[in-house]
Amino acid sequence: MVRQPAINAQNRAPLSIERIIEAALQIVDGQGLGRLTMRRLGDALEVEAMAIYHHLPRGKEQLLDGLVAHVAIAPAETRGAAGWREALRDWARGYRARLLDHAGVLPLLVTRRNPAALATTTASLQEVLRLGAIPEAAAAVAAHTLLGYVIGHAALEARGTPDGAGETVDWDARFNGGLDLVLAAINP
Amino acid sequence: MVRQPAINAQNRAPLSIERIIEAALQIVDGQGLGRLTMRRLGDALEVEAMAIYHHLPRGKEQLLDGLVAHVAIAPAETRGAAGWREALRDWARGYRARLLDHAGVLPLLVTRRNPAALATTTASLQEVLRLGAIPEAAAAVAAHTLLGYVIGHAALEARGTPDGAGETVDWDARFNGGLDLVLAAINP
DNA sequence: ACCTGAACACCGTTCAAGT
DNA sequence: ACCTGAACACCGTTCAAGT
Repeated sequence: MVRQPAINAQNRAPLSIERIIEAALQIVDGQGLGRLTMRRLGDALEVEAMAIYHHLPRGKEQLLDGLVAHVAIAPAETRGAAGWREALRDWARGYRARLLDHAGVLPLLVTRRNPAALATTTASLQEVLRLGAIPEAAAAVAAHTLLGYVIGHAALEARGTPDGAGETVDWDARFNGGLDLVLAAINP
Repeated sequence: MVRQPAINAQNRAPLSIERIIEAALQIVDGQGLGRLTMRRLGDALEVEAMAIYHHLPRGKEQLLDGLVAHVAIAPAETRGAAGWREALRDWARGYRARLLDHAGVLPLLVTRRNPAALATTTASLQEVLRLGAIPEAAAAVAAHTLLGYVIGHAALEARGTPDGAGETVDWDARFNGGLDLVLAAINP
């Protein structure tokens, strides 16, 4: 009979990058970015803080990069010019939802951390637009416009920036309204 | 003969909120947000760090609020429907320039800090649009769309997010291109 | 009123040591 | 290989004390 992988002496699963990122995200979502410390993260994982460095040699920097990569999602590919506008609309809504679910990560996305995550997203957006028969140069502008709008609007929402009049805002409607404006402005 | 206000014993100007914010901004611009500490700020002002608390009782929180307020600017008012599009274009370019000049403050703008600063901006944008004969509801959407775009795009630029192809990007042209898209989509 | 000095409860990270 | 413990050089902030 084969030996079980065996819960170890302390009766807990071994550490892994996935478990670390997951626990970190839970702290950020629940308590805010400011309360994410290596010591607290260690506590959550029932481990000394220094054990984390064995899995993330670049330390907290690498941890934060991992959080950013975790929220980034790329648009689904579309065949040809048919439904590119709908595809981008779906992607934008999904990306916004993810950003708002993990609003604590937003400031990291805006900081210099992990440029690769956003570069991949931009490239995917551009590809969808190119397949949708948007000329190269226009596609580049449109990709950055759309990504900029989604990130910027999510930031405004996360802050709960009120209206001038002080009335409550229907953020869903406002986001979708702006999204329509931006998408309508993109034309082959 | 009247006594001079008199450089004091240590031969330095007295502390003031303005001087503190100014020195803080210089540290952020020159060395990054991460290196702005109360102790370093004290050094720059040739004062013990604890002296700062006498002028900013809420401490570092208040200091960061001050930095955000310092970069925020509102659009100039326009009389009637005549040149609202140009007014908004000018404002957007100016706001972007200011954000890029103080890119280190951008993550603070995106965090929950100092909601008042952005609320004022949104209200001003909405006012310009209303005077430009844009109906109330459409003006609200357009204001957030425009502000979201400017902040989001500035964030992308500050990170230097490259294109998919890895080529270099003409950020000025890209920003202005996207701005034209957004402004063209706003109609009475 | 304005600033200082010492102290407190934290940080991230290194490094030698344990198993 | 994986984790621990002690240590180092920092943080923000409080509080009593100086002038």
